[in-house]
This record gives sequence, structure tokens and C-alpha cells, in this order.
Amino acid sequence: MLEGINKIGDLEWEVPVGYVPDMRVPGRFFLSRALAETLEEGAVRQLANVATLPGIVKHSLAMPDIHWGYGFPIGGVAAFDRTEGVISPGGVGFDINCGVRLITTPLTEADLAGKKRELIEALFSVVPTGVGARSAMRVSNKELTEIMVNGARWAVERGLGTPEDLIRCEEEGAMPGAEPDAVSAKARQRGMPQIGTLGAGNHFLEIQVAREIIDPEAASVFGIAEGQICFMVHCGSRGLGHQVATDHLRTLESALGKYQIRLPDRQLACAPIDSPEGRAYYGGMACAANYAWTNRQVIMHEARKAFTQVFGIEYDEMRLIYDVAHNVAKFEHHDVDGAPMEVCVHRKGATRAFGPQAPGIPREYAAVGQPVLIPGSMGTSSYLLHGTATAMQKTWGSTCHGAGRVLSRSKAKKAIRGKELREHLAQEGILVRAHRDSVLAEEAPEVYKPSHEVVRVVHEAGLSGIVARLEPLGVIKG
DNA sequence: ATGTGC
Repeated sequence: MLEGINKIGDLEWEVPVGYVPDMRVPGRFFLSRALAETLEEGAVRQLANVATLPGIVKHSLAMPDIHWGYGFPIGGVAAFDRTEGVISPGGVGFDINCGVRLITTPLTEADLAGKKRELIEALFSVVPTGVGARSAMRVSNKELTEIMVNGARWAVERGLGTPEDLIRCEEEGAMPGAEPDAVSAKARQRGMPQIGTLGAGNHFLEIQVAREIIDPEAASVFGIAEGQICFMVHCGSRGLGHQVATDHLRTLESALGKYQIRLPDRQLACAPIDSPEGRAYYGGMACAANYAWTNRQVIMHEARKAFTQVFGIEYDEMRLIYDVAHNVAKFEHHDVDGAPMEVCVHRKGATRAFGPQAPGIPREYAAVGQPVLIPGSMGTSSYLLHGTATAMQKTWGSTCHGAGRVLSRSKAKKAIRGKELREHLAQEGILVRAHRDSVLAEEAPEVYKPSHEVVRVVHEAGLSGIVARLEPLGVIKG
């Protein structure tokens, strides 16, 4: 472990005040010995830098998938006092509301046999992939405004889903406080042709089988059984979210002097939550988050239609378990030293993991806590977990989001051949359909930390409980 | 992550 960091529990570490100058609170992160080898000093410094920001409450936190990011570390969680604190795009990330949803089907592996290629091709033909992918769907400027305000409900009202889908979605598919005027014309232009598109990088649409049920009671509550075929959608707010982040970062950087905020790193650009600049970022970010929920709703709808065509099953037999955001800032009420407090929780590459009976989770899941969805890297397992009371106490109800990258894209492309990887995965029974073979090299399993170890750590640390392990059978990539 | 770099 790095110099100057204290072990405070089996899997818990503290970065003391003074690790970098002007820290207001300590940093804390969760990590096993096995993952310690992958810990970057730069990511720990970023965790400490976040602790210098005005109004930060209790700790600057990071999950076991911590790695170096823009300003804030990825895997980072930080809460700021609603009245005294700041809001920062670096604490959310460029892909606002990058997230995941998981859907069960009535199919088994036997049903899939011989039809997997047909299914993959059907899915690939209805879900546009790749950087700059455009949708066949026509969305007007007025409709885009409705999408940014109403989120997934916009899609359901047009028959692209069912009302039950919305209940099983974080924020029911739309955050409050979306402010369309805080989204630039350029951001709108980028977002207009991209509703229903997957994008690139680690985004995917994957066919999976529930290979292992670890917690049968919670699995039954979530409605998933061993051997069941599922599909998972992992994507975000595309060009619109990226442009919202870019636009507001520039505004916030130039307002730093006005609010006399001194930063160890300009990438931490932020503004008081209740300033015009802070409010504008929140309003724009909420628009992008709602756009992302709509995007995943439309992709799920297209995928359901493809399944009905290939297998002759009913649309309603494919049930959304849940949809989670991995990159977002939200106002939440938490207990701080026995007193309720409203804070702005930034989760960047982290998942909300609200425990049993927590407000804001679907009533049907109240007994076990909210579902938590952790995507694997290509060819490796994804996980379904549940939130816990421990997460509420220790991490503002948060857990990890997946496997952090350990090899850069450029290094991965030099070390790995995409075509060979595709053939190798095919031998294991995993069919891959990608926009370009080169993305396969960039997304190879070995360029990521092992997600099973990341998930093991949050389980052992009590931040969430493993419910099921899902194995990939076929995947569509950018 | 991203009309992938100013």
C-alpha cells in the first residue's frame, strides 16, 4: 500500500488530512490486498484533492474500482452540504448518467441454442452502435425538450415500454429539476439524432444467463432464477451529456474567482450549489440524465421487439428488474451523526445502493434493498446485488460500478488483436458483434481489473450483497 | 465516455 495511508478495517483505508494541503475531511476507500497492486497514486491524490472542496461532509470516498479520472477519481463518492457546499461536473463525469438496466426473459439456454446468431444480428440491426451512431427515430426540438424533462416516461407514453418499467427505474426514469435552458443548442443538436443508440467504448447490449444464484431470497424478490436468459443494456447520454459537461465546465472554471474557490486542480471546477452557475449545471445535468434514461428505455424496447420476433415470446414476458445510474449528482437526505441532513451526493463510477426500507426504492423491493447492477467487461460475468444498511451508514448508500481500466486504450490496441479475441470468445460460446474490431481490443477482459474481485470487496465490506452472477452469451458493442 | 486530437 502507498505511503501515508492508514488501514482502518479489513478492506477499509483512510487517507488522513494533510495527505495533500487544505484537506477539510479525511479520504476513505475500500480495497483488498489483491486490488492494491492496481491502485494508482494519482487516483489517491485525486481522492484527497476532492477533500479540499468547500462543504464536503464526512469523507471523500472511493469504491474498490477506484482509478484515475478527470479531476475526481472514477469510483468516487462525495457528498456536499446543500447550503454550504459545491457542485462539480468532475464529480459526475463526461458521460452523465452512464448506467445499466437488466431485463429477464422467459427463455432458457436450450431455447437459445441454434438461434443465438440470428438474435445477435436482429439486435445489432435495431440498435445503432459506434461513436457518432445515429438513430432512425425522428425527434423534434420540442420532443427533445420533453425527453429532457420527462425522461423515460416520454418513451412509455409513446408505447415504447410499459408503466411498470418506470417503477423499476432509479428516479422512475426522470430526475426533478431538469432545466432545458441550461442545455446549449450545440448539445441539443448532438442529442437529437442519438435517442436509441448505444455508443462506443465499454457500452454494450449483452445476452446473459443467470448462471449462479447466490442469495435465493433476494433473487426471488427481484424475479430472477438460475438458468434464466436475461439481457443487459449499458450506455449513457451520448453526445448530449458530453456537451453539457463540456459547456458547464467552461462556465464553472471562469466563475472560480467570483466565488473565491481555490483548487489544487482546475479539473475540480465547481460552484456553490445555490449559485446561478451551480444551479445551471445541475439543471443541465438533470436534462442529460433524463435523456440517458430515455435512451436506455428505447434500446430496451427495440431489444424486446427483436426477442419477440426471433422467439415468438410476448413483449410483456420480458421484465425490467431495474435501471441504475453510475454517473450522477443528486440531492438526498442522509443521517449525519444522528441528525438528518440534505446533501448533494456525487457518484462518479459508483452506484446508489440504498438498503431495505430506504425511501425512493420500488415498494416491491423494500424488504431487500434496491437492485445494484454491475456490468462485467467483455466476456466476463456481470453481477446483480442489493443495497444495504451499511452502505447507508458508510458511503451515502453507494457501492462500486464495475471494473476499472488497468491498460490504456492505446496500449490495449498494441497488445491485443480484435479479430483473434473475437474468435477466442466464440470458442467459449460468446458471440460478439461490433461496429469495429479495434474496439474489441480496447475492451478486452484483461485491460480491466477483475470485476469479481471488485464485487467481492463490496460484498465483504457490507456495502452490498451479491444476489446473482450473470454470464455473457452474446454481446453487441460499439 | 466523446461529431476521439486546438
